[in-house]
This record gives sequence, structure tokens and C-alpha cells, in this order.
Amino acid sequence: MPEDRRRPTLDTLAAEVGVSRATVSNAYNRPDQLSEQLRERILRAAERLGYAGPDPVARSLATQRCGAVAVLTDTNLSTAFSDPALSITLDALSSAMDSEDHALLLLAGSAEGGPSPERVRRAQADVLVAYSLADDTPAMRAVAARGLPVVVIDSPMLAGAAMVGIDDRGGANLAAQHLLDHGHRRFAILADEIQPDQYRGPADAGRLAKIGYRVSAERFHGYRSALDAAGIGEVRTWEAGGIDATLGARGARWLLDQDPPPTALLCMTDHLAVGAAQAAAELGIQVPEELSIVGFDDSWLATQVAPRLTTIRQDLAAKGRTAGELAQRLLAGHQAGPPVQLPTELIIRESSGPAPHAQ
Amino acid sequence: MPEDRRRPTLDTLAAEVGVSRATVSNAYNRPDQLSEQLRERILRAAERLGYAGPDPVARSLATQRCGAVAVLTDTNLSTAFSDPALSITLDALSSAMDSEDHALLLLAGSAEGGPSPERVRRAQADVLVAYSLADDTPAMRAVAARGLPVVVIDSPMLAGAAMVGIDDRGGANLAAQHLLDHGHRRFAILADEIQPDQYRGPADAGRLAKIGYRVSAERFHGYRSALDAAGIGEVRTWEAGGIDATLGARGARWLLDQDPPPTALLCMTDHLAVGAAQAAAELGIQVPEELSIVGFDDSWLATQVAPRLTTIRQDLAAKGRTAGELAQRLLAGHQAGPPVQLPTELIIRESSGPAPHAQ
DNA sequence: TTGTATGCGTTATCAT
DNA sequence: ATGATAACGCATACAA
Repeated sequence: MPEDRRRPTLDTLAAEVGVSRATVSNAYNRPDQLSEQLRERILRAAERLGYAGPDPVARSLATQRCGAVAVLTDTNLSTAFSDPALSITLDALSSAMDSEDHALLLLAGSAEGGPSPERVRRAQADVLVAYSLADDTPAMRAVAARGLPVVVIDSPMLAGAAMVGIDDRGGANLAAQHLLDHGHRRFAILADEIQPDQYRGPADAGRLAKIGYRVSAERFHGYRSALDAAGIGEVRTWEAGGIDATLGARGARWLLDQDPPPTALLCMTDHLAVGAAQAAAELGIQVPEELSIVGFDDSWLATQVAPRLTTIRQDLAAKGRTAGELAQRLLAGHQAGPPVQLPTELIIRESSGPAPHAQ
Repeated sequence: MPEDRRRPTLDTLAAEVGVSRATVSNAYNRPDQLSEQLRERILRAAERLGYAGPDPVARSLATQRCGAVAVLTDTNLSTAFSDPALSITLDALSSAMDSEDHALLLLAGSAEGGPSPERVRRAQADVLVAYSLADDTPAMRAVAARGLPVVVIDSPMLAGAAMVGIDDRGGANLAAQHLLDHGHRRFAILADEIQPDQYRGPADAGRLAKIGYRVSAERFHGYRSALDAAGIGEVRTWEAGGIDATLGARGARWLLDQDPPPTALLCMTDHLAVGAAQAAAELGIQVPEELSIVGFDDSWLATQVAPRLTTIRQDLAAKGRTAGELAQRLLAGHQAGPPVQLPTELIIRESSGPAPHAQ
């Protein structure tokens, strides 16, 4: 077999069988448009020539559809993968989109935040899904420039994009209020990321004045609204720089080392809370007798640790599903509606309790 | 601004500025081919017209490159994501490929095993990476038909594809030999998946005669080679149907309920081993005093449980990195070399020990 | 049921 | 430095 140098195309096949390109195309895309036996002949010839079927890229150019939804994450691949919230959300997203029709194109972030603008510009996708990106990441400018339908999960805000998030502020408020109700007056806050700049350490008022992540900002201001209403002044805040439990432990060690130490610790994610609980255990501080901890997200971890975590629940699957539905709607040509905000809920478990008497 | 109905193209822009398409194209791709001021003028016009830059699909058609590597998994998205081995491998893979150049196109599996053949046919990618797929999944026929460079991780075998895996058979042999050396004679095996058919339960000789996953087959025969050499006959085997720890616990309960019960449990993954250890604890069976357990993979979990797991280590990052390098080589036009087989190593921890006296 | 003509938006080669 | 022209491989409206 002389095996031509170049890969066979529709034309090659058409010539071989002695029909037109259109007929071959129909053999693949509209079986009802030609006789069964002609189709058989064409498919057999394809097999013989090693023709793999219509080229996906050329097809995309002609149909103006890619069959892919791009997902942009803030972190690199392994960090993204290790975030259970991402898995749940994306799984729900992709099944809500009739996964037969759309593959997932992963654009993971680099050190500077989201994926590089160049990657965004070159992504072959029908929709862009931004997942918890920083507010001013360069990727978002590229996203807007693409002119594709955009769905934003959590953050950042983007005009013209469909959005789904949760009531972060309300949830955070619930968390703080829960501890206030228990008589706590000495608070500390363990934040994940405030600015996308790799900083880890105490967050001063300056940093907190311009929080780079909408979600962090909402949660912080949710805490503050409850604290302010209770007349509680400035509260020490540690920026962990990620959601790894060990980062949480590190922050907690510092916070618990302050004088006077806090009796109530507000953690912006469950992972941080777990780390904080470990740190407390190492320091011989009883939870919740001496220290109350409240997490956020009600992740899988929350019930796997002892004491089980009091936390704010959000429905990740619903968030992913909603994102998928919004994407479908955009794809169908509809305008983006107002942001969808899913509710949050306080889940009381064993990591929180009354403030110790000796205040 | 009259805002044309259709999106602007290179032509639109060329007409607007009064230059040719080629020049506009050069403005984006070869800045050195035109004067800085002309380029400026073009870019400004693009901004004004809302032209987002060259269309990625059309560019792909012209350049014959997609800028994406497709990864095919056997399971659905959330299962895939929750497998830490996948995260580590893919992360290493993508960074080994100069991630600036290639996005990750995720083709997750459905109920029947790998992704649907149709999805494979339509995937816009330069390379296909098959990750631990069943030997005869329909996806693999589509993979072969595409005629693209293919890298296989673990399984299945595919002629013409580059492959990287580990010495599963040797590792399994080590695991069994370790227990034999400790005097064990009553063995049981906890397998993850033997056939891609959702079956969960005892695996009889019939099922074990045609194992659908190369990795499972290798591990099983690795166990057997050591057992055979020691004159140990048939060994009860449970097929968990997945790598979830709860599936492992279920299988272990059945295996430990047999008469006589095994003193040595060979688990094909660490997750199953963790589940088995939990089941043993619930049944009041001491590990390792009454039951020795050996896992496989040396996953993150192995050191997180008590007792820490004796297991077979494989270097997942190296596997991913190798896969990436193989992909690069294929992309550069080289032929696939012989399969790369990474070594395994026995890691002895606390979950294994001498066989109890009362044999 | 089949074929013709045209469009999809680029890049690349070769002139000029 | 810039332009003309030919690929790239396919889908589709329309004609036959």
C-alpha cells in the first residue's frame, strides 16, 4: 500500500469513492441524506485509507463551534486539583452541560494568578468559565476581550458575564454572630488570600483596605459587619496565602501567640480551620473550651476531624450546576441575567462553644 | 458606533486600516515584520473595532496545531479529580510540556469506561494521553483511529503509542514476598477493578482469567508469582469496583469473614488498604498483630492513617514528567520508543508484621 | 439522493 | 516593509 505522505481528507476520500465532498461529509454528519449502501462504501473506503473522520478543527471553523468549555483557575494544576470544591463544582458543571457536547479545557493559573492572557486568547472554546479568579488578574482582561460568553463563578465581577456565587457576606456574618452569641469578645481572623502576591503573614489595615479577591472581601466584611455591630474594634488577621491546612496551622500559631490570645477564630475556609485546630492541639489549647473555631464551606474535611467543625455550608454542586445552566443559556444566545447568589447556612458542630469565663 | 452584526475578522481590520490581511496577521504574530507605528495603528484599530485577535480555530487550521493535549480518563470527572494520583501525574505532565504551549483538554469517562469514541473523534488536540484506561474500551479504538501521537500512561497497550508505566508486577511480587517472609500462609486479595462492568463482589477464577485492566492484571500476577513459588494455592479475591476506601472496607469485611480468615491482605491500592484497616478495626481485629495489610502506590494517605501503611511506592511525578517528555518527543516527529517502565519499591511501615502463631 | 459553489478566518509563500 | 494568492479541511444552501 503506497500510503500517501499527507493525511487523507474529505477530498481524498471523495475522489477514491468517486463522489463529491458533500456526500462524504453527509456520510458522517447526516446519514439520512444518502443511501445506506453508499454510506457503507464510503465508510469502508475511509477505513482502508486510514481516514479518521472529519478533522475537528476544520469542522469547528465551518460550524463556528468548538465543543469545549474553558475553565480558568487561579492556581496551578495540582493546587487546583487538590481543592475538593473545584472537583465538585466542575463535575456538576460538566454534567449540567450535557457532557457529550462539551469537553473541558483546563487553563490553570501560574504564579501571577490566573492563566496567562496569551493562553486565554488562544483557547479554543465556546464559553469561558472563570473560577474564583482575583479581581484584577490580567487573564480577565483577555477574557473580556475574547467576546465569548463568560460565566463567572464566585469572582471577579465582570460586566456582561453571567455570574453565580454564594452569599459570602451573609455566611460570614452568621459565623461571627454565632460566636458573639456565645459571649466571645476576643476574635482573630484566618484569611486565605487577600492579594495575589504570595504574601504570607499578618495582614495590616492597608492590605485589608484593598482585598484582591471578591470572595475574601465579602467574607471579611461579613465578619466585620457582625463585629462592628457588637462594638468590637480591630481584629488581628493572618493571611495564609493558600488553603493548605499547614498554612492554617502556621497562621493559628501566630494568632494564638498574641497577647491577649483570641478565644474565637474565624477561618475563611475549612482547610485553614483544620490546620488551626491542629495548631491548637499542639499548643495544648482545648477546642472548644478555650478556643472556638468556625470554618467556611462545609467541605468534606469538616466532619473528618475531631472536634468536628462548626462551619458555613455552601452547596458546591448547586453552584456548578447553575454555572453549567448559565453557560447553556449564554450559548443559546440569551443575555446574562443578574448574578445568581446561592444561600449559605450555619452548621453548628463541636468546634465552637461558649466563651471561657476568664475574659 | 454602528457595531456590525458579525464579529470583526482580519479582513475587517485590514480594510479599516487600509492594509492587507497579511500585514494585520504579522502585526500579531511577527511584530518585526512591520514598522512599529503601523503595528500601533493596527492594534488601535483592533481595539476600536472590538477585534479580539486572530481566531484560535482558524489559526489552528492554518498552522496545523491546536495547542492542547487531550487527557482521557476512565472515570467521570469527580472520581478522576478525587484520585490524588491523577492530580500529581497531570501536574507533572503539564509542567513537563511547557504548559505555556499546551492547555489540557479533559475527556473524562462515562459509565462504560473511557470517554465516548465520538468525543475522542472530535477532540481538538495535538496529542492524546490515555490515562489508565481499560484494555478494550471503545475509546481506544477511536484513539488509534485518530492517527495522532498517543502517550499511554499505565494502560492499555497500544501499538505505535509511547508508553510509560511502572513495574506493577515486580512491585506486587515484593508485596507478597514480604508477607511470605513474615511467615504468612493464609492470604486474601483486595482488587480495585478487574472488568469495567460495575461488578462488586468476590472475583472467581473466571473473572481473574481475563482481567480487563493491564495494571490490575500485572499486580495480580505479581502477587501470584510469589504465592505460586511458595506453594500457596488459590486465594480469595474481592473486586471492590473502585478505589474508594468504603469499597475497600466492604470487601475486607467479606474477606475477613471467611473460614479460615486470612492473616495477610494484599490490597491493589492504598485507598482500599485504608478501608480494609478501618474494617479490621471495626471487627476488633488487630493490625498488624492479627492481620497484615500491604497497600500499593504509597499515596499521600499511606502515612495519614494508623497504623501507617506498608506499601509499594511508585513515583507519580516521574511518571507524569516522563509522559510529558514522551509527548514532546512525539510532537517533534520522533517515533515512539519502547515502553518506559519506572521502578517500584517496598516501603515497610506498621501495617505488616509476622504471621500470628496460631496458624 | 447527489453534486456545485461558497464561506469559515487564518497562516505561509513568494513577489514586489 | 507590504501585498497577492494559495492552502488549511470542512459544512451547507441550493441546484440538479
